[in-house]
Amino acid sequence: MFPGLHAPPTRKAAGVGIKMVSHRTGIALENGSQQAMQIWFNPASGLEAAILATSGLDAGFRPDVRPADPRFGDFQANGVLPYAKERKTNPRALAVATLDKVRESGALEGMSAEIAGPGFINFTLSPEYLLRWLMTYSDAERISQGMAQENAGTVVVDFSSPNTAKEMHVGHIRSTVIGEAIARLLALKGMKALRDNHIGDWGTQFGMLIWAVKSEGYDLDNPCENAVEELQALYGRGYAHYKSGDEAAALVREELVKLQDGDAENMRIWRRITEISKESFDRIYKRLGIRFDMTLGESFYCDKVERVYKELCACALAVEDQGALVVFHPEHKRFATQPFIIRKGDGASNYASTDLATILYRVEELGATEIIYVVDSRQSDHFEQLFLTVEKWFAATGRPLPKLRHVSFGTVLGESGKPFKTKEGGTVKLRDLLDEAVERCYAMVSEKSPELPEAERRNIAEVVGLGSVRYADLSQNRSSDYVFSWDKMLALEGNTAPYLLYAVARIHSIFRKAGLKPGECESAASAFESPEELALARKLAAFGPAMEGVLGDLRPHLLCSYLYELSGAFSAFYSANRVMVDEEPVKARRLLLCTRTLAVLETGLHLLGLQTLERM
RNA sequence: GUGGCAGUAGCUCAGUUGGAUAGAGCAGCGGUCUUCUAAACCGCAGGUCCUGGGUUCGAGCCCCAGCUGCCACGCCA
Repeated sequence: MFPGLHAPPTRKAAGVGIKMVSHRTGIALENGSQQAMQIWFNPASGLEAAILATSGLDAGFRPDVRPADPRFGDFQANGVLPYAKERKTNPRALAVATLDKVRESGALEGMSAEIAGPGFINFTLSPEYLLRWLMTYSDAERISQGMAQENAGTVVVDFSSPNTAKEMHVGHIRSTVIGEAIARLLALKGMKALRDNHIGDWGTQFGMLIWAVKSEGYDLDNPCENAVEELQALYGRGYAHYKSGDEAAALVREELVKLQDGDAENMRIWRRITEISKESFDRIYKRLGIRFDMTLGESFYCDKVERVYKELCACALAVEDQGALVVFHPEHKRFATQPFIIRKGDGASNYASTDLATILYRVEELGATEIIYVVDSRQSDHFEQLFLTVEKWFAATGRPLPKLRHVSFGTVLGESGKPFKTKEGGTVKLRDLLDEAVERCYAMVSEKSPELPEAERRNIAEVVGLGSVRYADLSQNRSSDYVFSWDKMLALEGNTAPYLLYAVARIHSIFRKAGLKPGECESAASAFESPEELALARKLAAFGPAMEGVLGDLRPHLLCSYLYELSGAFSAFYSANRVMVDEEPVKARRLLLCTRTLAVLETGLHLLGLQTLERM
């Protein structure tokens, strides 16, 4: 552990300034000839629209343009095949005819196109087109302009959601990190993204906590340095007492009832516990650069569940069953008999009650058109039942139904393949995990770059360490479990944060050595020639299609894959092509590639919640 | 029992929702620094896509049946 490690570094603005135009909007440039060259931000969707407009085929035709295997070109349109199959015509002949029509329209200026195989249409962007693309989408702002939609709506992102009186542990990392990335991605798309931390601050655990606080005379107003640890221990002793016999259990339950009835002393204790917990959460969030627009936990909804019970009973969705109030879904194979319990037999609310009240609040008070829950996949039954219930409830009451999405994710496993635990078998505290990541990185940077001042090495360690933990999580398909491995996440090789951050630092270094700023000295650029230049330019122009995949199903790992490939293309270019050469047009175009690679890498990494460095 | 998710190179994983010869990284082997950060780059090798049927011009992807593993299923969240 190093002194001063807890001081958070100054953060750059993590979001990206955005003004939006449709991604289908291209920018037309004079080509020097009579034809104008369309420079689409996303050439795939640009081609899609152009082919659709000029093909002359029936309404059922979808060109299906996608990035192609580099052997065949930059993009390929596959849509002719299924179309021809349905109409029982020759696909290859149809592809030829379609391509002729598109070509006549002039939309393919700046690229070559040819038919291959049974009827694929392959498109290859010319070096001139690539150069103009890079000239047009010249910085992070203009790049992000290509992506947004107007009036995309208001989305509430419900993520992180720790329980009060407990320390955040490794189980919270995925929701926190993925949720933050998704909020940033949706904001980029033009949505009003509201981050809501739905903390667990109400429920049966408070009976035990309050009992323990009182019986031990614990002074909540003068907590020790790590008060949450104390709270967790108090809870443990309260729980043990609760389990020790009927009389003890009754005493504990009594404290809970008093709290729920608004008893002043118990409310005071509850409030202090919540404050102490929030301070602990905030230290983690501050370190990770995460800020919530609201923290409306379960307690916020305790006076809002009555209305839900009434409405659901009024529209006959909820029924009494074995003393509890439940919802069945007769049309569903399992939920016809597996109840959705919205009020417990003892009359108390639960997770389902507050989730229902929360949706109502988000729609009525926050104007949500979409709600996203970043919650682990074990709760998929709960969300399926919740969403089914809301659909019917809102239909019955004539409310607009928001889009409801459960963005689920798998468990973090240790290298044994079992859920990640400490050597002693306890839960791993998130604070300790982050400390260890930074500590390991400090050792690495001190070994690799001992010449840097210590303060800078500390900052590098913080950025790389935290970034590595986040990136390791985000770079994996969120739906599967993932194996936590220090060695893999901190490696310089492979799809890791250090590799990407190193690429960023190297680009900054080029400009530093040349005495230039990114964006300078590139106007004289000539068209790309070397295979490495062309491969890098192509990769840059493929940013739009990559982002489309990321946003479609909210899969940040696709952005990671793209950034990794881009970094790889840059490293290959950098090794094979010297940037600071004498010939001006060559130097200019290589500086252009450096500038654009930097802009895309930094934009992408900031979207994922990582900071970037100028040196490492 | 019902349902969900998964099974791809020795290991960890991608695979753009049905497209062309299934891709990376580790680990293994072999190369590249007097030149902008070698924390890098280039190359070689590595496959019964769990099994068996089916759908069609085309299947790792879709359908059916099995096998294996993880998870969820009445008063926790």
